Amino acid sequence: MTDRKPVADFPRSRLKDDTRSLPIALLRAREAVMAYFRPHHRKGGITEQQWRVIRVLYLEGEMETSRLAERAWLLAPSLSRILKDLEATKYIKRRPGESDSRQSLVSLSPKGTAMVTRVAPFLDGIHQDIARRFGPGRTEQLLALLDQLESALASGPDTRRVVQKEGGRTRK
Amino acid sequence: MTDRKPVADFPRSRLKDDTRSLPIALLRAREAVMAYFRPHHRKGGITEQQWRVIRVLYLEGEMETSRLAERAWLLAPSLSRILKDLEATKYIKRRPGESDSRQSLVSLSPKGTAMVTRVAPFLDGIHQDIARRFGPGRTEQLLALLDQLESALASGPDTRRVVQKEGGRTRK
DNA sequence: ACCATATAATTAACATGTTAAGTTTCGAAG
DNA sequence: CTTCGAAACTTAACATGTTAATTATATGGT
Repeated sequence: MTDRKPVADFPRSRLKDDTRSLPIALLRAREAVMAYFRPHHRKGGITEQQWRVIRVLYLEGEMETSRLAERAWLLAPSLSRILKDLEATKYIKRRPGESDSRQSLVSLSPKGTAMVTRVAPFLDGIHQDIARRFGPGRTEQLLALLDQLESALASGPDTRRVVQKEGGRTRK
Repeated sequence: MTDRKPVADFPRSRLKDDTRSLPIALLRAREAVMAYFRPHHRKGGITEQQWRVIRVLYLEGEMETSRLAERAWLLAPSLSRILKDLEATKYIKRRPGESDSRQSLVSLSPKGTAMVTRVAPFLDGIHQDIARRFGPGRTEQLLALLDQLESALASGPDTRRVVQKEGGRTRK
């Protein structure tokens, strides 16, 4: 791979184009999808990431910061800033951990719960709209492939990121 | 939506879980993929976005900023900052437009070209590694679905983002 | 030529991504 | 009880995402 053919025109042809590069293809696809959701998030006065946090708290109830970061797919520093804002706007409540005062337990406030029940139907509608445009079958197929891709790469070169630790968990 | 059934437990069951929400599924998949590429970008001393810019210039040669933003899937403000840095580090060159002095024409410097030919083989190897783990067939299938998804959503609610204008284009 | 409008690019302002460093608290070893 | 390393967060610092506002230049119409 250090010496190929002629010269001057190196691997140029081996560089993946936009439809064959996974990073770019996934970026484009997510961008296309988010174009549908973003306006509605803004209408609710929150960001996409703030919604991810609120959504997890609604689904699973009070939990500590580290677990919340995993569930919302956010890095700890980002979550730290987001929680500060969400607390200031009264969407969440915090209290110190009971057995471990290092951690802080986060939960949804009534205002936060109300926001979910108000916004969720719209988001569900958007998802249905997307599934209708793309086709329900292909949507399911895509979701399955994405899940399988993540599983296939899980044992990769550097698993320790959003999911910091975990030895051999079982989904929960 | 103001009065539903029982109470207290609203659409909770209708909120998509992590494997059925397209935004989250795409986020997770991209995160899993980028975990493989990120270390190599850092090794080259550039960011993922800077690589996207350099890659496009290598593939397509000199072009104006607005076109480069489309090609690299970056928003104009991000690209503006990135170009300032890449120019400072001598990876690119800039000159004013010939017929339109508002625009600035960007091209790869010899140092930038050298960087591509040095890094590209590694990135190609990573892509092959991923395809091997996930399976070549499923990889192709996934890439096809992602491309189809973007097409299906293209006529959506707000096409005017990265691709600012364009009325009825034909790919180019 | 003059002007209103549109366009190319940048700048501004704020939120998040990302890595590293710093703080406080636990827990185990001695 | 003291010390030391790990853990849970938080801060710091810099790059990018995101929307809005600015600046400079083009263009079409009068």
